[in-house]
Amino acid sequence: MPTFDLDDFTPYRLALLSARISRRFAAIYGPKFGLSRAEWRILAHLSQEAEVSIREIARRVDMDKSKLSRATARLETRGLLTKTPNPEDRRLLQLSLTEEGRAMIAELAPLAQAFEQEVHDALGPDAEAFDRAIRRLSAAAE
Amino acid sequence: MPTFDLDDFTPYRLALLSARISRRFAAIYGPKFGLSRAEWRILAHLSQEAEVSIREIARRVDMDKSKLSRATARLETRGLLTKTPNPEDRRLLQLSLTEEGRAMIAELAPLAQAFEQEVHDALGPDAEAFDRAIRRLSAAAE
DNA sequence: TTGACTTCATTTCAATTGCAACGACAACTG
DNA sequence: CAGTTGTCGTTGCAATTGAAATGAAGTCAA
Repeated sequence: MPTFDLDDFTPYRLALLSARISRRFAAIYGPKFGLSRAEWRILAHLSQEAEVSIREIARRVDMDKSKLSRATARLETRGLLTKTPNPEDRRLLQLSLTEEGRAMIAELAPLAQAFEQEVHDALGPDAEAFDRAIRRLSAAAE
Repeated sequence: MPTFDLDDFTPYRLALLSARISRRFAAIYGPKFGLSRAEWRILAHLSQEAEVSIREIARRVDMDKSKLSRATARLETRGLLTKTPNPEDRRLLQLSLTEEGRAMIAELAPLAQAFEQEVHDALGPDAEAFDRAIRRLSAAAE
């Protein structure tokens, strides 16, 4: 019988690592701001590019559009973003952060950067290679 | 306002990458063997260590025990594993693969190894550093 | 031995999820 | 133009999920 060690299996190791890291970071913004992972991602995404449609976020973030639809609805009722129909294509929605949303991101960004720094430090000398590796794999996984 | 690029945020990049890779591999074993991700993991885990309890798998694989309970129930009804109460501590269940389960793993193992090889090749010269990096981060994330 | 705790697996229940349908709109095609 | 096809966001629905409750079993101290 062919032996097979799950602990040496990259997809598995990656899944474990990713789950742990995301959970750790979620422990920072979750209780403090009452955001789910999806909501945090949407806000973060909107902080870079204003006027994004749900479809665009769905593509980039690889989340189901129904999940996005519900998450953005919550964020809208909380007053963190607005949805306005795109005048050029009325099927599309333009999402933008409200003042309040921007304020929240302004608070979140330093936390994220500090966390990123921690990760970077933990990586030590392998940081660069790790970065390249993620890039390579992402590209290979198309 | 502090700029923050989600694409440079390691937790996010890792989550995307992990999801994609796992999905790719699931596309191999999923349709062919009718296994969910959790089920595949349980089988793989059992292939290395016979006689494992649900609690042990839960600890290692960092899956909720209720999820495990249901997944193992499915695998049991499919005849891929058996649950027998541990005679020394009757709260514990000993999970073991049936012949059929072992046969399935024997088919799956080469697929997993081929997939791992693909990943390894995609990593090229950064493979070693990547391995170290995962180890470092996993350790740091406690 | 009894009683108070703890641990393990299952189950219950509410919430989240993904898929498929839907309605509104846009873009072709003849 | 009318008809077909395709896209976008939302919603209905069934399945999955995680958290807490449950029941069975073990542990420990009085």
